Amino acid sequence: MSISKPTIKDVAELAGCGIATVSRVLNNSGPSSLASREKVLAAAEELDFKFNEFGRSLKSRRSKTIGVLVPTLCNPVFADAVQGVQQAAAVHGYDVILTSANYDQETEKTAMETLLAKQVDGVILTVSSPTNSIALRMLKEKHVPHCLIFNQPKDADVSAVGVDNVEAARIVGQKLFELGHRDAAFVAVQFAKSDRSADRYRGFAEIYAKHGLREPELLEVDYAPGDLEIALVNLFETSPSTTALFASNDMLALACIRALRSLGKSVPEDISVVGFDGIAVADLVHPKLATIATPCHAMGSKAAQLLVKALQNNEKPPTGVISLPFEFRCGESLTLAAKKKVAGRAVTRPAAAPATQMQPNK
Amino acid sequence: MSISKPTIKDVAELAGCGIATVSRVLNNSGPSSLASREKVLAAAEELDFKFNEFGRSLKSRRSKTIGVLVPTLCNPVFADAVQGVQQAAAVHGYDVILTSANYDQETEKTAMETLLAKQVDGVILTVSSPTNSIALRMLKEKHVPHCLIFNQPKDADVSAVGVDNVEAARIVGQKLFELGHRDAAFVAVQFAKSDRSADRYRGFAEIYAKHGLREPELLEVDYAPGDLEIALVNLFETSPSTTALFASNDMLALACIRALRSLGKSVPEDISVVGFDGIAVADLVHPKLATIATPCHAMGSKAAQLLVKALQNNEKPPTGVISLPFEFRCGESLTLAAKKKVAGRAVTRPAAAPATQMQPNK
DNA sequence: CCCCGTCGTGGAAACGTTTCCACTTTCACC
DNA sequence: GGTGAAAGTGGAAACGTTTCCACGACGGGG
Repeated sequence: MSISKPTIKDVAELAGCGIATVSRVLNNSGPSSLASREKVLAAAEELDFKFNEFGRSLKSRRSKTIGVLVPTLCNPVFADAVQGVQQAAAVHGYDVILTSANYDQETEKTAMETLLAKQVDGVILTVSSPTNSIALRMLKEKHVPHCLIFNQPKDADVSAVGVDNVEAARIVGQKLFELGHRDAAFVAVQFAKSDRSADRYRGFAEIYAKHGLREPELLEVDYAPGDLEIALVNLFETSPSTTALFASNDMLALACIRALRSLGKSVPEDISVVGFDGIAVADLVHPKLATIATPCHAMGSKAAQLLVKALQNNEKPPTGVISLPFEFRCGESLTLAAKKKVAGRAVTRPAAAPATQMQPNK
Repeated sequence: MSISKPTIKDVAELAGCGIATVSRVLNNSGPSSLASREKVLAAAEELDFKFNEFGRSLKSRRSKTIGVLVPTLCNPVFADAVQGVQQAAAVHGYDVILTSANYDQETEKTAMETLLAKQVDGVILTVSSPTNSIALRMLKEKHVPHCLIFNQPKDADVSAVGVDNVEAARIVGQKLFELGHRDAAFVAVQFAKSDRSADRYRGFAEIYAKHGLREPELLEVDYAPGDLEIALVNLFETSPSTTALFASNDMLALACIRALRSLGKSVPEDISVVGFDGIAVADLVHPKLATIATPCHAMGSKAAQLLVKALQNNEKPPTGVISLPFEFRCGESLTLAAKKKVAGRAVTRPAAAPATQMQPNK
């Protein structure tokens, strides 16, 4: 319990050799005799020697740390992904510095400045809009290796891991179509601030267009309490034939179900609701939420693996978007479109496909 | 866009002065004339100079980084707290290195080793069991300032921020008692691995003992699918008069509601269910979950503030447990105990107290 | 007019590491 | 028994910063 920690010098002294030898032995980074090897290891053990990472990083110019920037940890989707990054990084001896930007461009910028000041070796991030993100531009300018998650950037010169939001939304659209939903609406929060929402709406609308149907209504709502109810009332006034809602994420989908109930409509008897993300709680509620289950955790760990491998080879992660498999999970909140409103009861209820398991991360 | 970043030396050269002067000016850490002050600032601006944190930390022996260790980010409770830590830390110029231990003692240890190797200035953590946590002991031995969150350690020589789990559970117990629930059970996952669960059971049982009632049944369940159903079936066989369940956290409470439904019992008509934590989704589901709303975010930021202040004064955070206010949120999942089972329908339904708002973090 | 604070300044040492380089030592081989 | 290569070694420089200290200039009071 010395007042200050032992340094490589102390080890050298105790082992009776030079510090260079100690460094070589402890790092396996050069020739060393069996004799000195043993002495050094014994000395290090006895002193409980640990490298000082500052000295190390200062000399080697790498921090063994990767920065993470996400909009928020309150959305379980990002929390899962961060956990994935952290675990995958730990396996390779990398640490994670965490920042969050709360969907705010300015905060994104200052957070990135912090990360860069800490000399992170690379960054994994989700931004509001890849095309005009300041944070992303900073990374490019400073030539810091990075990998996007969740975002699916349009320009192909950046590395990214995500799911194909457009395709996923197409599948939702197709399912709804097959179940007879001819009039559907898309509900989103902060539509303007999320490229994912936009992609999802696009894929969804595409299917409806393909079948010659009217473009789904777009409901952009606020977090303000009551806002959702008002939007839904408006919707049912302008489009009373609406039989399905597609929400841009699961939390919002749950909020929709609650709002519908307060308007005297029940799910799925009167209206079907589909979410997006596949958060854990979606399977616990009643009715079970129909949703697109995305591999958030795997997204994080995959991105971390890509980044770490690139760092070890002293290069950039491979450019281009990697799309991970997702899965349509048919919950109880989705059913056949009610043909006609018969006394507020559902007409038929198809045998719901059993909720399939997510495939394990690999 | 030079190949390597400008150093303090480059700034000194451009400004025509020594590096000591540059350091003094940029850190406001010593006398300097107006003239040199201006020249240095101009030079730093022109070169877009940023301090190298490694050199800085190596010399000053502080990293301006705090380590965080939590069981998992998948539980929104911890995600919120981590977010709180991160935001509060950022305000004071501190960064956060994140690790998670997955409720595993061994992982806890290695995670702590990583944090210590990175020379974090302090640590904020939640451990499985404060009394025999290796990680916690390491912190004490190495004299690294730290602050627990969520945990409520029995020994008073450690700093901690949390809620009074025992008292909160007493309140739940009292509410249940007042609503006529004479036979209740406590449901927990990994009871042995969480001191919080134990505290909650203790407070709950205490109230029942006080009223001369039988000690609530303790159901310890697994995450394995189906396990909860089996446990509940057993419960209703041994204690058919059970009218209420108190779950050790909200996710589990939701799982209970679902399991009960699959057993043909409805909530709250047949059985009342109360959770713990107050996660956001608890308010969205039907029935709204009765729960203890805890200020997770505030817990994180409060701990961060304590720790940062202590670090700045070069001392340890104040020992003792700080208990933050919590709140009983009376959701729809809790109602009067059914007097007798009359045709599977509830007897009465009291006007549910409106779900009160959480007071904002302060 | 000299002395002595005060102020601003820059050289240099230190923080703990990696790594280059030059120096032994060893040993196989002719 | 010389020669050469190969293997092991430690001194020392460098990484970028903070900070101690010594030095010169400058001014006010005796």
